[in-house]
Amino acid sequence: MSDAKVTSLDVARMAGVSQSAVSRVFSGASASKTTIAKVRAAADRLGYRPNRLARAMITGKSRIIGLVVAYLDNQFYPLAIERLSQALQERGYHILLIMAGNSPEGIDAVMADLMTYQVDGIITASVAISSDLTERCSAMGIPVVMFNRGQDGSGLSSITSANVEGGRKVAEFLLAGGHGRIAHVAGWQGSSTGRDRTQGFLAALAEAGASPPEMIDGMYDRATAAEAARRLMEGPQPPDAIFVGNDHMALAVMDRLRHEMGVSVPGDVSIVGYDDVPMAAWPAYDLTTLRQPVNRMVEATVDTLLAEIEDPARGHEKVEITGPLIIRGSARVPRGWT
Amino acid sequence: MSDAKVTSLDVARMAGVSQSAVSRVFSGASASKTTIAKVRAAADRLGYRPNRLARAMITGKSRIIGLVVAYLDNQFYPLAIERLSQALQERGYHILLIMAGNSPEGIDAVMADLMTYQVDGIITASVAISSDLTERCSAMGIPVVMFNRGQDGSGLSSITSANVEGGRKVAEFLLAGGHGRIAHVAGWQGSSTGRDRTQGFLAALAEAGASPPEMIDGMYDRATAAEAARRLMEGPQPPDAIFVGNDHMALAVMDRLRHEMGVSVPGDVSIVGYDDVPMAAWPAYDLTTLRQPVNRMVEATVDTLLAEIEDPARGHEKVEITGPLIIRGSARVPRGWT
DNA sequence: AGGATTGTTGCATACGTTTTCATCGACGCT
DNA sequence: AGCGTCGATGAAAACGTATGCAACAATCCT
Repeated sequence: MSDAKVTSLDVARMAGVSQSAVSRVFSGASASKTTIAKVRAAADRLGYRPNRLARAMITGKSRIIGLVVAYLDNQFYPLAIERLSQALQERGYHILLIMAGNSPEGIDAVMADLMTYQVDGIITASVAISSDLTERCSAMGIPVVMFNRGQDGSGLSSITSANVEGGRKVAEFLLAGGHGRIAHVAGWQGSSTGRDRTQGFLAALAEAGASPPEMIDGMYDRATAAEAARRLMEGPQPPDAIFVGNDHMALAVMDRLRHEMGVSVPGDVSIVGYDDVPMAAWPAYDLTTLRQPVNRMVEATVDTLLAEIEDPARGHEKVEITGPLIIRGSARVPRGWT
Repeated sequence: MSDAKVTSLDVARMAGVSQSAVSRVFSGASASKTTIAKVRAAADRLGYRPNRLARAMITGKSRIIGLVVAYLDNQFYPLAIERLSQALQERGYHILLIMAGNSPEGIDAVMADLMTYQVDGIITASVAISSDLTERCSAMGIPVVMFNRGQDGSGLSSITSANVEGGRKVAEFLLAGGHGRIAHVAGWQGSSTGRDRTQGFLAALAEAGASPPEMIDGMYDRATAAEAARRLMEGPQPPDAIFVGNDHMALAVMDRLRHEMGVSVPGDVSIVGYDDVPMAAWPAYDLTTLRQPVNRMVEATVDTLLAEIEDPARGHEKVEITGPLIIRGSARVPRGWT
């Protein structure tokens, strides 16, 4: 019995009530038992569902969240998106997905686009946004929370893992493992995430009196990282351990070492990654890595964003979530390490 | 100079024209050079962008496409989503992403939700939808195109690779390689995609006079597929080749065989997958597989969908795109094979 | 019993845009 | 000069919903 476009007015007519009554029933406002029953019955017969765009117009709340993401080839992001989407759906929100290459101007354009959809909030996954844009968002009262990336001066909320601490843990693990020549294929140093991990890693090495490691920026790119690993291994004094700035690159490094250079992992060199993407647990890699707790990061992201939406006066917050080192087979394990 | 909410009326006032004039400038209708200039100037100063929801209300076109996807752990889908999103963005559309577990009722609920956003069209990636829902969509004039999945009676447009033909090609390749005991870890037989690949595969084997292969449904699930492989190999006459219904499972099979059962690939058994996800090319797997041409499938999907949106009277079409067998190192290569 | 309170309901307005319609001025033609 | 044509313009209606307001009924209290 469902026809093309059925509006609250149609339902009202069939139920013999006013359009306002229909609206009240579906928006949860008060109504008598009998009207509710009549409206529900008519609505079911007609297959009526309220038009969310019209509702958004009047309330000013679209219940749409913009999600801006650069690339999806790093498995960490699909996973995060899946969880984010589910968590938001449970709370009555939905995700408008935007792919933004990595050019800053592209991101600005694309986010301006987003705002014309009257999104209630924006989540950025590993993208940097201009301060100009930040201002426009706060001027329009659109909360932004950055997922897995911080931005220093921005004053925006951000959810990351405890990257500095994570970097330290990796260093301590490798030192305890008796590695003498530790190298580092860093996460992109243009990102807070990459910088922080590197910083913690270097600090812990320095405090232990170890000499500063040889280090190359892997740009979060497989090819760049693999090439970096090759250069490290072909240097005069090849490392016996490499900390790679994320799993996505670490897997590329392992591939290059094992299958193209004949280097044994962990026999000749220990590899430690960062993220603990599902593939890290696959037998072909069995990668020791510092876990970013996706679920908790997603929860924190959703909680923070919705809180800021509900209370615009709320301050911004920077959440850091600690993750454990997941010990597998790609790095020598110190004697007695738990 | 940008304040909270700036509407076309604000721009009109500042430019000294009517609100209709502003609308005409931004919707591309005709206007004199001078008005255009005045409006543009005022709009820039105020930071005005038309409200797409209001526009959608009146035009009936939201320029939003609903994308329904079950899971993202199979790398094929993140990739497809990335491309889909980009292609649609270029055409002025954006994606509302919906995660739908695999329960049919969940999918119906979630798609009904989608429709309240007045989406202009829907793309389903590997999910089946009830005929009830199909009817409601066509009643509301919302085109649906199924990506990487067909549905027999539905009369919906679908874009797939040439799965039957693909299955045949794999069979021919394995036969030419001189494999005598060929087995099959099938894609989920509840999906057209899985069934078609299997059907082509079996048909080619039968035509060549080979005995029907032992076969287990891998359900598109890593654990299930790995277990299936174990059972096949531990049978009385273990296979010397396995065709696995997609790469996602094939990688799991290789892991299980190589690292947990000590079986050599391709020494003891050849493995062929389907999809050619990026990981298939990684040295750790080097998987021979039948490529699904993502880019062309995505192009066909958005072309078909947008065509149906622009011309609702247009019929539905089922597009099949042929992909090549990508020969790598996981399966024995027939002598002289190009 | 009468007034105060509470809960329900319908009317009308608003949200920000597109689009029809009529008006108007300018222009070209005979 | 007068008439028809055409492009530009503003006024106003629509899209489908939420909500303030006033009217009204019912209930409660003293």
